[in-house]
Amino acid sequence: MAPSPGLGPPSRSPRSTRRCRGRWLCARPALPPARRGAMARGPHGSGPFPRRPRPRSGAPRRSPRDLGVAEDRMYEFEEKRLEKLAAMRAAGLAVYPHGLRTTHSTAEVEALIAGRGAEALATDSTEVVLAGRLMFKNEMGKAGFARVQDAFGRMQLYVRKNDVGETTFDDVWKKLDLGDHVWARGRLMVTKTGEPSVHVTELRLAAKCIASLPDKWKGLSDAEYRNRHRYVDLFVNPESRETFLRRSRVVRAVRDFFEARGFFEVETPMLQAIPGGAVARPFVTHHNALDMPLYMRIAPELFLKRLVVGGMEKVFEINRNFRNEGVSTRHNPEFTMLEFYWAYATWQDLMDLSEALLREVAQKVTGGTALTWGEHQIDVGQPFRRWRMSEAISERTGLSAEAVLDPAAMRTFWIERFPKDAKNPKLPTTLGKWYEWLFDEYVEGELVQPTFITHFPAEISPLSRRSDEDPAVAERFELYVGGIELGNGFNELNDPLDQQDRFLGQVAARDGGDDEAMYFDADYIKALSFGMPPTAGEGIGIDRLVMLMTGQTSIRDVVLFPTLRPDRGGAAEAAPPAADKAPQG
RNA sequence: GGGCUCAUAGCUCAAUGGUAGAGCAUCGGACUCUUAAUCCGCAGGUUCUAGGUUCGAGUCCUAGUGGGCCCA
Repeated sequence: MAPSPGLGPPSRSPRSTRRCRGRWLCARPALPPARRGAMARGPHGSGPFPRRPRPRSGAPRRSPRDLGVAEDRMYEFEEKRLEKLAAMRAAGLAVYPHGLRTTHSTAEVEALIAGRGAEALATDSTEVVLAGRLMFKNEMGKAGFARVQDAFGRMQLYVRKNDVGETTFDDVWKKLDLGDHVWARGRLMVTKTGEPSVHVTELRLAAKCIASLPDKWKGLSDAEYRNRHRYVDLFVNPESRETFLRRSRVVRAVRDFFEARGFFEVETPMLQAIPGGAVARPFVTHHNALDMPLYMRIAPELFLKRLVVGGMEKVFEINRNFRNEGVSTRHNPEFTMLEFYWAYATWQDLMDLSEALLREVAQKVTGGTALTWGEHQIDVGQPFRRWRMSEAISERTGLSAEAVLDPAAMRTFWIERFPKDAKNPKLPTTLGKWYEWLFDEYVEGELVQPTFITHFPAEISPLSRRSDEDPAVAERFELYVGGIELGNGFNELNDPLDQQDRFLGQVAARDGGDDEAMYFDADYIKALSFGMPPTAGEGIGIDRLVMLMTGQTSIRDVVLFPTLRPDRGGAAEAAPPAADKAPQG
């Protein structure tokens, strides 16, 4: 289970040399002490910037220009903080020490103090060692207060010259800046106003912060800055931290839900020779050694069904999909998808399971089933409505039950309302496409309370099994909550001959110019030819589920690092060079 | 892809077409229980970029870049 090169933790292998290149621009041009003097002024800015980072050993030095990075676009540190850093080093203070251990988190210290008065604590000799980022500092001559923040909360420190000694007080305490990481040992106390605090006896700088922090009171509100600099957003905005903690709990709850029901968790390829399983445009990449194109997956579906053929009758995957389409408050080009397949179950079972899943996740993550999402109050505790697609369209548009079976009638209806579309060459000609258009326009946004839209046209459901009563209808549903699509499930098409015909229909559509149409996947047909048990499968968008569970209305606020255009025009110049020229380990 | 809108100090924001400012942060000083501590002082700017109009542009016009919202 080796980490994928693109998504795994930072590589320690020599190949990381290569991947560092593009990052010098925006990441960390490490500035060793010996090179402090090697700073120069940029042609434009007033701030210094480091000259080229020195490669570890052996490798030839490269200037930024060798990498296609203009020098004035290298990272610029803040001059004043750098000067301060240099001064501290000159004074012999370790600004990036290591090996500082702690005994308690801020929350644990708070628990030790909770409910106890000053007198009780005065005789308590308990010693705690804690650390955190300095978020507040208040100096009062020969004493002062600080508040440090760790992953679990904040704790106030009380620092007195008498108690920490003159050297520490002058060289450490007085020089601490907001943002620095601080390590402290001390005893428990409460202040006159009752605030739990640690009376510090030993204080050290744990890591220096040489950037200046956002306004300590007004914080960070600029959405772009928050998204581009999530590391700042996370320690400055508690609500952002809470959103991503909840995201973690959502994923855990989903995993627990399926594990408890006997599903296997698996991981299937993200690099695929034939992208399939969804209607979407893929990202294309290239494998050098094999000299072949590869696609970033748009869905794991076809691989998961191969696993069902192989005997994994209950299987699920939570992983990233990539779709080469626009970005919006509901779409990020890479997004996390849950897909699960269940042999000998039906789409009706899936709907029941989905309801149970949403209830359990909401309970575990929010403590209840009532959710606030935007201006909507949503209750996932009630039974979800199950509504035939044709009926939903008929009701919302006013078209008769007969008219929603007639593409010509739907066309007339549409053009009456959107006369400009009369000459639109993309206007649907078939019932299935008309359902998509009418549903998107008149129905989707209205589905605020959880609703299953059922009985999709088979024409727009190329992987779904046809209904036995009406072959034009697929045994398929989509789940809508808050006006957006959350899930999509159906009885899987396991007839290899029918599947082959459907693929051929998609190929024809692709030849006709539909670049979202599916590719023909012969190996998948082969897999089906070995016999796939009757199976129902479903996908649920994890990002959207998290939006629902956190009340966020933009997907960018639930994705740690959402896809954005590069900051400043020149960043594209920092693209890594062709991989085949990079040093190989 | 279209429409609207935003971009000014590290952050949050001001500035009728007429000398670019405030608060917080930073820097120097005072202060041994503060709570957005307080007080005194200093410093901090390619007003997103490139053109244009004007005696004069942060402000008006055009184009571009990036963001946000809405629509397709």
